[in-house]
Amino acid sequence: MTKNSKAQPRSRAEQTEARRKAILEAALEEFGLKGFAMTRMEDIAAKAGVGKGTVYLHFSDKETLFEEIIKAHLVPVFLNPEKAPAPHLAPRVRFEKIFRSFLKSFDNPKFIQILTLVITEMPRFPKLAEIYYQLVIERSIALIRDLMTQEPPTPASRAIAEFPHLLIAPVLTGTIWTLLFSAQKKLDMEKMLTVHLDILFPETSATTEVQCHE
Amino acid sequence: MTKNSKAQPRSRAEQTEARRKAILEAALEEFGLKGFAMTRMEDIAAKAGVGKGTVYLHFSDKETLFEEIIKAHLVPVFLNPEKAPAPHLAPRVRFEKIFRSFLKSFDNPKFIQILTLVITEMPRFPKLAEIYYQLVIERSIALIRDLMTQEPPTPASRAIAEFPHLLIAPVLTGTIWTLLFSAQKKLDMEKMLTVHLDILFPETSATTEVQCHE
Amino acid sequence: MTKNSKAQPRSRAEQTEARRKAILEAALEEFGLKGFAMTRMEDIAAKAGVGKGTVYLHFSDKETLFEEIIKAHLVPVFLNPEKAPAPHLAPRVRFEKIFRSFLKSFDNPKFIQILTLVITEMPRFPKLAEIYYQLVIERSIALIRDLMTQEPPTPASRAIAEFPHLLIAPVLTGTIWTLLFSAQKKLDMEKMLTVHLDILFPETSATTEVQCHE
Amino acid sequence: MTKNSKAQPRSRAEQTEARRKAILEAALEEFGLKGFAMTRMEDIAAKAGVGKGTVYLHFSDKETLFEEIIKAHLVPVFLNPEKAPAPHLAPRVRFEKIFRSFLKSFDNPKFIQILTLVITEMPRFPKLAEIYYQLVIERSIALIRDLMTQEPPTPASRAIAEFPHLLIAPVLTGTIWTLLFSAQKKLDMEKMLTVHLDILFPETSATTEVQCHE
DNA sequence: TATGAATGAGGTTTCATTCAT
DNA sequence: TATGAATGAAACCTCATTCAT
Repeated sequence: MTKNSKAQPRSRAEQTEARRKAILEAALEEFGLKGFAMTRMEDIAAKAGVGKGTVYLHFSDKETLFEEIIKAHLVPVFLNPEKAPAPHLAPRVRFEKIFRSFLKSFDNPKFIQILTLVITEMPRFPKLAEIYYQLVIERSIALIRDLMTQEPPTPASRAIAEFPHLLIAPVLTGTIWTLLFSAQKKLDMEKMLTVHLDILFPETSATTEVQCHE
Repeated sequence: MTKNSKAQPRSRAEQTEARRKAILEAALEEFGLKGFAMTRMEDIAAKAGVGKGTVYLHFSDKETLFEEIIKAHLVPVFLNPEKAPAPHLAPRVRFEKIFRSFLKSFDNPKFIQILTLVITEMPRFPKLAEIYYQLVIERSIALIRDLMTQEPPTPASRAIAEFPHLLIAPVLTGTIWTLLFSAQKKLDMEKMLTVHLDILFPETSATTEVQCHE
Repeated sequence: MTKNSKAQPRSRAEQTEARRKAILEAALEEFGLKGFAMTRMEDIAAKAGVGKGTVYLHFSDKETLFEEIIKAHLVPVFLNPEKAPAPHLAPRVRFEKIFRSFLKSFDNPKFIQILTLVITEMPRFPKLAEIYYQLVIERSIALIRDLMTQEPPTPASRAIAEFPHLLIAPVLTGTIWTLLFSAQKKLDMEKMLTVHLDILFPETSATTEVQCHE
Repeated sequence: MTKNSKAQPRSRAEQTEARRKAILEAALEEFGLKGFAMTRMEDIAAKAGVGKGTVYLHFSDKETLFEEIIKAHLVPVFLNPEKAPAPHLAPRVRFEKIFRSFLKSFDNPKFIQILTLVITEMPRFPKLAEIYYQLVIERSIALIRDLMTQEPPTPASRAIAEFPHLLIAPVLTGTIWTLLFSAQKKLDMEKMLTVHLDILFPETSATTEVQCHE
């Protein structure tokens, strides 16, 4: 019988690495819950199950820890490869798949936490805005433009190629709604996004893919 | 001879009221700049030109002051009456006017400040979300629904009546973009919104109203 | 009957000033006792009878407080005007008076404290060395040189004019001895200084002034 | 093939002893540089090229390490046998040799370090004062008294026999001066000590031995 | 009513020391 | 024996809030 209940990390180096991970995890939860300024380093340490000083063995200070979290989670959360669907499909179908995959992420608490952080702390951390822009925004825009220019030009496809924001806008709006107002009124994001795509791509029917419901 | 150089409020009551206003004003700037947690009461007092204790004569504590600011600014900023255009116009034109008026608000620093506050602090202040929802969101949604149901049903009008978010989404997206990424890349919100309306209302031409450029 | 036992400071400003003095006093004692690094700001506050934060109202940080103490005490302790004796006396007599007056200072605990501080902390505070040099050393040397060059040149007077250190050396040695080894062996500094002056000014007799023993 | 490049100490005991020496050496440098309180055990370990825990294998705690350093260096630095000159020489010449040898020590950084430590930390470490007194002071005084009482009694020799401090005072003064004010003004200690001895021993000429300049 | 000096709880960070490897 | 990751007591400093004037 081993001492540790989960996946016994025997070696010293592995234990240390596990602790580092635990701190990042705990810090994400705490920061996501209370924001940067209101989070206490001691609470992070406690939640990670380590001593107060241990946090400083891995991260030189609070701000560094914060940045590391963002860096560690930004790409995995927003741009994981499974979101890129097979290239032979029609754009509408591909976007639908991407959106659905995005919506599924909402079941992942970490996703909500990192999203909240990014939105609420960005104005006070210009560095964070810079990182986020380069890692997520720029790539997403490039991806959308790339997809749209491969298509026969319709009014909508030309509009989206110029302003990819228009494609994403309802996703962002729904996200923020969910973040802020889920207590007031739920929003059926899946339905909304279908309607949204119906407007942008009137020639196709959303029902084609509806059966793959979950 | 009066003490104050501008608009001398002689009576005691007027002076007190003026001080209260000054504190709210100063607090908005400071909160908008640094966020709730990082703003110091002393800085607010200094910027308002009053003593540290005076703030507590008007607001029982920091959190109360914060809520008062939001309440004081939310309606004037988001729902000022001039934004409601003449009812005889076509919906597309009316939305265009509302959007344009909204865009003009970006020149007002107070607008940016209150917007930043609402977005960044809402997740930590559920009460704030509640207030904001009732004062701004609910009304806006009701207004849009009302406008759309008066119209002959097109696919787009039906979609918007169901999900008014779809109409507003690009405005929100553009707003957040401007708030976060104006340092990275400017966004031509006016053009984007025109394109957006062109998609939703394909039968009308944006050019109709373009000359009222401003 | 008043509340405060000593000199009741009624006005607000006076109270504040009194508190500042109390902090300086307490800090001198604590620093003198334990040295800069080992002294806790909280202990200073407690000894001064004020809250922890009050210290920071008067001195921006620990180092500033330390420097202020040195500046506040250096001149009063080392160069008070009563030490400058009547100019009509012979140099030997004048030095004897100066030395005696210096020795009397040892009864003043503040003198011991500031002396200890200056000696022990100077190597870690070059700024302190600079201040001390300008305020105390330079003036003392200039004074001695001035006195000696007014005299008929003897071998000793010429030597002292060139190296005023030679006149002061036994004082410093005795001071350090007292500071460090008073627990091991007392030193009769008064007698030692008399012998010292007898060597430097062999033509005069020490007995002249011995009766004014205290 | 040995692990260490210099003076390969093969045996386990030798290695351990070498490590102990390295720690003492490193600790002296660090303590001398920053003082007891501001020196970090980790820096000592790093400078000694050993792990943080290794220090504690040799010295039970920081204070013990500090005392060991003093004990280890005090006698070698202040009372090395080469300073005791041939007994057939005149006292003035012997003192001059001793002084000169002492002055040469200033080229040795270790000497400066231990000196700084002794002066600055003694008031906080009574134990240190005790050790220093017994190992250095008492012996020095006994030596001087011994030398002087072997001489024909002159006024100066009698004075020095009673107060050996008078002989040493300029050396101490010059030492402290060099330690504290070398940045402000250099002091020609060699010349000063010659002048000093000229005063104490007027019958002899300093020039007798000047040729053995270096 | 208005002030700002005073307070002390609470936050971040450091570092001597321990102990499993 | 040697290591350095881990710990937590303790230090400095901030700032929301109070209260005497």
